[in-house]
Parts: sequence; C-alpha cells; structure tokens
Amino acid sequence: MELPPPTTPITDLENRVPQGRRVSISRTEIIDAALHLLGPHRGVSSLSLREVAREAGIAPNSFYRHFRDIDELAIALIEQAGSALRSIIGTARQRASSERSVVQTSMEVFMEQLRMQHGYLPLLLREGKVGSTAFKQAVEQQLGFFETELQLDLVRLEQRLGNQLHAPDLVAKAITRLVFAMGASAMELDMAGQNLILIQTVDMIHMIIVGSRTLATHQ
Amino acid sequence: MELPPPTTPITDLENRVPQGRRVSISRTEIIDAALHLLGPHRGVSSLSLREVAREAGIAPNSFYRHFRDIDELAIALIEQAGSALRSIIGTARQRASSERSVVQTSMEVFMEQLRMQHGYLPLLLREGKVGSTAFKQAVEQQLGFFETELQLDLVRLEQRLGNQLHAPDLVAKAITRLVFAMGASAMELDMAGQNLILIQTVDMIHMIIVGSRTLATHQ
DNA sequence: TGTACATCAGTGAACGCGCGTTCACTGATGTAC
DNA sequence: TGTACATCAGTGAACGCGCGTTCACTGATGTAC
Repeated sequence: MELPPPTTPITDLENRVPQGRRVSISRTEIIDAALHLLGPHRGVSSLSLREVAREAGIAPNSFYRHFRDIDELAIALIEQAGSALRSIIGTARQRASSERSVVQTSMEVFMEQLRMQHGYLPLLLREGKVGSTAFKQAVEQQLGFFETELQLDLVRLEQRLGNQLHAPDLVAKAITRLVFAMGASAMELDMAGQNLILIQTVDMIHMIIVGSRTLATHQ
Repeated sequence: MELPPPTTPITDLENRVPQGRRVSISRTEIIDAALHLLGPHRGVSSLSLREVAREAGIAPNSFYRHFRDIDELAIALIEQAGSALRSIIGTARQRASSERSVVQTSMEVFMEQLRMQHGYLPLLLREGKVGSTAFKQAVEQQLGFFETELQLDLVRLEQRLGNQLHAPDLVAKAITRLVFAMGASAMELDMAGQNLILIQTVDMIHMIIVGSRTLATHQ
C-alpha cells in the first residue's frame, strides 16, 4: 500500500548480467533491508519476517523465495558482518608495525567501526548467546576466524621483535574475546566512555602479551 | 483449565508472616516460574508474560499485581542471579589460598554452576546485549559487583605473596569479562569441551596476572 | 521478425495463533463496632 | 463472640494486533519454432 517498487537505481551487478532471469528482488537487497533495521540497539533475533519484507518493499511471502526462514537470513547477516570486519581490521594491522602501534591502531579502527550506527560491528557484538544453534555456531565461527588471523599476526610480529610467546593460540583467543566483550559494553556509552574503554582494552591486551612473554621466558 | 492452585506447600516465609494480606501468589513464585522456563538455551528476552503466568499457574493479568511489565521481571531475575552467584564464588575463593588454587578453584566452581541446567549462571551469561536499556544496565551492574569483589581478593592475595600489580582494577575487569565470555561459549559444549575451556581460561587468567606483575615490576 | 508457450519470481488474500493489555467482576481476608 | 463492611489480590472474557505460513494467482521474461 505504501511502497510501490523501490525507486533506487538498479545496481551495477544488475547491469552486468542483463540476460539473467532476476526481476526486482535480490538476496542482497533483503540483507541490506535487515541491516538497515538493525540500529545500534536492536538484535538480529528481534527481526520479524514481515518487518524485513516491509523494509525491503516486498510481499511477506516473497521472502521465502530467497531464504528458508528468518534464521537463515540472520546467519547470512553474521557471515557478511564477520568477513567485512576481518577485512577492515586486517588492513589496519598491515598499516601498523611496532607492537604498541599494532594494538593501538587495531583498537582504534575497532572503536571507529563501533560508532558507525548501521555498521557491521554492533551486529556481531550483540549476538551469539541467544538464537538457534545454527546461528550461534555461525557467530562462533566468525570469532574463530578472527582468532586465527590474530594469532598469525601475533606470531609474525613477536618473531620480528625476537620474543617468544607462551600459548599464542590462547593469547589470540583471550584478546579476541576480551575485545568483543569490552566493545559490547562500550556500545552503550558516549564518546568519552568509549575512549576510556579503548584505553583500558589496550592496557589489558598488553598485560596478556607481556604475561605470555614472561611465561615463555621464565619457565 | 489445566492448573488449579499449585499444590506445592507454602514456603517458610509464608508461615512466618501468617497475619499478612497475601493470598496465593508471591513475587518469588513468579520469579521461580520464569527461572524454570529458562533452560540452558533460552534467553530472558524470549519470555512472554502469558507464558510466565501459565507456568506460575496464575491468570495473565495477575502478573500486573507484582510487576509493571516483563522487563521488570527480567531485571529482578538478573539481580537475583548475580547476587546468588557472587555468594557462591565468594565462598569458593575463601576456601582456597595460594594463587593457583584460587584461580583453579574459582573456575571449577564457575564451570560447575554452568552445568546446572536451571542454575543462575547460564542466565547471566546469555544476557546483556539485547533488551531494554534498564535491563542492560542491570546486567552491567552485576558484572561491576563481580569485578569489585575480585579486585579486593586479588590485591589481598598479591600483598600476601609480596607482589605488586599494575592496574589491579583492569586486571579484575579483564578477568571477569574473559571468564564470562569463555563461559558463554562453553555452554554450548559437552563435558570434554567444557573442561578444555576451563583449562584455557585458567591459563589466560595467569597470563593476565603475570603480565600485570611484570609491568608493575619492570617499569 | 513474430507468435505461442513454459517458467517461475513476486503477489493479495486469508488462516489461525499467541501476544499484551483492558474491563468489570468476585470473593477471601482484615477491621470496626 | 457475631455481624456488617471495606479492601484489594486474583480473575474470565474480550479487544485488537502483528506474526509466520499457505494458497492459488499473475504477469514479466526467456525459449522454441
């Protein structure tokens, strides 16, 4: 009743495949609609099928042409958010070199993402404890990817510095979990509060790394 | 239709206040009903007023005599869970003395709580990111209490051992957040997986403490 | 190029359901006399 | 002790709502000839 076919121009992808069968709806458009509904204060689990359909400007049952149910959409959202963020953080890490600046730079990028109202990070931070098993596994998987990449970077960096690390896998896991937990609390705070969390988290990360070095050296 | 007045015997509290005005429903009974509905896989935010009322054996609108809405019940649940757990962990800490055994013992008690199907811990672990502002603040407050008590114990212990700590408040905060994050992942796992998480978390905690000592000493 | 046909993404209407909330009630309990 | 009354915790019925899901449809598009 309200929304006739959306007036936004058709994407480039659309133009590149003109002989395709697709008409006006794509999976991506539905995902984007869901993303738009999820501000900084709403969780994926609170999305309803009809609401997403409304936002995407399609009939409720058209949803089923692209996803089996809402849960499948939620998982797609998490996967998209995870890979987008890993790419962003990965780029940030490459630009920094010394240990302090790597940690500092990564955390700054992280907090910057946090502040983006409709960004991917709040999405990942808020989820993971509620929802279907498949959904929780999807979140856990993304965290695992973060840990693996962090561990690689850590080991590389410490070798360059001539240091040894005790249990680098646990160092990476501890840092990842801690950063996500701290980030989740930071979401509710104002700018000053977020900066405090940033400083605290950087300090915590250093304690973990220094502790790991000390344990590797002195025992 | 199904449930006439519950057949469970009236509590001791009830008997101690015989001239009170209360009839068959108490706030506590509603909280217990909600607790019973929340197994290891359901979040507080998924509870409906009617469902809780059904479980408590009362009419849906009787709920309003005790709580303004479901959110007020959720906050009461979190507060009860938090204080119960702090008491349990506090007792465990007092029984242990050396650093290793304090960490080890506390974590064992923690994991034991985790395994209790209708216990308080899963409740606290699952929440905190979704829900009303008041609800999230209630969860954050409980975490703050944990941190404060942990910090007191840490400082006391390290003084006895003759060690100094860098930023003991951050050490307590990092440990608390980490333990809760690791615990939350452990909930989904079997016994063997939970034991692995236990070992990993103990190791992580030591890295943080050792790192804090090293930073306090060497700079 | 033109026409007839098959495909299938998107749809409008309808379903039954559980929800939160409201209303006026009822009936047990405590209190006043 | 007995009676009349006020209080108010608990209730049954009803409301309108948004939900997920289904059905048979329609009409644009690609394909065969």
